[in-house]
Amino acid sequence: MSVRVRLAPSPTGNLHIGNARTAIYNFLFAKKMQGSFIIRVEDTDLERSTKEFEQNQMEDLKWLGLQADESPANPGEFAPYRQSERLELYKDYAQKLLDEGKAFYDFCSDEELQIMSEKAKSEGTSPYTGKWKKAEHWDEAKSRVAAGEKAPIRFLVPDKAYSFKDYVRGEVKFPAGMVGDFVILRSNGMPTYNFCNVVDDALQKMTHIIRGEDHTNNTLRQLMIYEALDFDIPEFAHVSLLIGEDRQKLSKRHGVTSVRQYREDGYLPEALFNYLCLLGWSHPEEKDVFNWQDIANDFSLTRFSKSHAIYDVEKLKWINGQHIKNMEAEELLQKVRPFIKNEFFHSQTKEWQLSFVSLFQDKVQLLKEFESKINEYVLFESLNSSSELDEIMGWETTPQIQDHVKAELAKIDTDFIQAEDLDSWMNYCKKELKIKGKPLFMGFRGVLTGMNHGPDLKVLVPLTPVSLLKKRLGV
RNA sequence: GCUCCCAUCGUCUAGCCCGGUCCAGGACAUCGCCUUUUCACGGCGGUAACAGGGGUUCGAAUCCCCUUGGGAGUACCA
Repeated sequence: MSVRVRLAPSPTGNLHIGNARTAIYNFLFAKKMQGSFIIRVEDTDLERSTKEFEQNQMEDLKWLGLQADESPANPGEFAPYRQSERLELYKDYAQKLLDEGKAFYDFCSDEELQIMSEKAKSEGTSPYTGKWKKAEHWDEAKSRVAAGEKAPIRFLVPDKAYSFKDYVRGEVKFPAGMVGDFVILRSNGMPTYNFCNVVDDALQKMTHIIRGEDHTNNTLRQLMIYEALDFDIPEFAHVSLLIGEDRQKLSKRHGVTSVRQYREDGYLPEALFNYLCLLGWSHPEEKDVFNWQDIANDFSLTRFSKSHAIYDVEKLKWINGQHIKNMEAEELLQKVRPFIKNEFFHSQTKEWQLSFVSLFQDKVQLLKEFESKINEYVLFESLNSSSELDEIMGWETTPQIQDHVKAELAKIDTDFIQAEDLDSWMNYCKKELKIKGKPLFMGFRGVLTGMNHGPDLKVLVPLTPVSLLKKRLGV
């Protein structure tokens, strides 16, 4: 039987990095096992779900490289892949449970429910103790429903202990009597998570459920449903959660938590993928910079960390920098272009752009940093006086360099100089003016850029328009 | 409260299942040095952890128990 795993996102917000991480694990496991990765949209919460969020999440998933084998946009054998389009199915199964005496209509009022729940908490009794769970009231309930009254359907929880084997936790046991009869079909006809999730996973033949640890307790309820409906129980892997620096659940105040934001901030999808993958899972050889193709074969459900991981952007940035550094200049340029607004940059030749991008390729961690480098190192027309510049200008050799550069610059009538031009100017200063070493190099840097640091002059200066060089030197 | 889960450097983690090879290894961050006549990249090195207490054992980060701390769930949300 081939492996089938799924991501079941709720379109109630943008794709969260925590969900992206479980998506990554599912995806990787599918690749490793040569199985299928499925996306099923769980939009049964009418209040909060929107098409726009669904669209956004699908785009972000795609951006991350998590191509689904089956999804709403690419339906397979078990369509539809959106729960709001599968409502009849849930009704049928709820009816089946009703018919078999495994579920019942509940007519308790909110007040009654409230009292029960408080009593349950203080006295440790079963959470639902309403009279409707008793078979003697079922006929009455059915006729009220037949007469048009609305009521939720609750699952009649068996009084027994459950347990399951989890890939990351080992054997997990739940004692009897800990959950009350929970709602499976709301009075508005919509199914609840624990119910439709099981129905779909079973009908869509999922073999492994890889999800967040926040679902471990739900597994108890789901196990009951699997059993009641006589479905095959899949294998489970409950992955630890991501938390913030203050060890609280990751939320907005911990900074950026949506994939979309990282995308807009100039992170590479493969870097986010790489980092998220490493939060809670480790490569057998402890590799830490990779693309999914590199490690899919090494992926397994047995190398998950059991404890929570604190999300730390510093390492993400470093990994992003590594991926930028390892990229072909051509490809990098394609990725960088959308992050640059500067018109000057876009009006340059491709050679110029390639040269510029390569010059900063190993100095940058985020795509958007390239933009600021243009103004910082290329597009300025006057040399700001600073202590660093003053020091260089104070050397007795510097004015000589300055005079020579001015004279040479005056002869140039092209838009840019060539690296060879700079070479010959330097050679002149070296041979004729006997300037060498630090005064030579730093002198040129100071005179041409006004700085005592920066990228390789022989690339930088040819990238700078001659008109600007002239203005800086007052030619 | 009740149920489930977790606990190695500041952070991500290896090691734990199958005790000795671990006075605990790697990575990020940090500090220092080298390299680059600058900056960055890179290289080398330093600081830095087995939550606490009991067992078991010749021997425990590894096995057992307790304590403490943390997380999750406890909805007609998912």
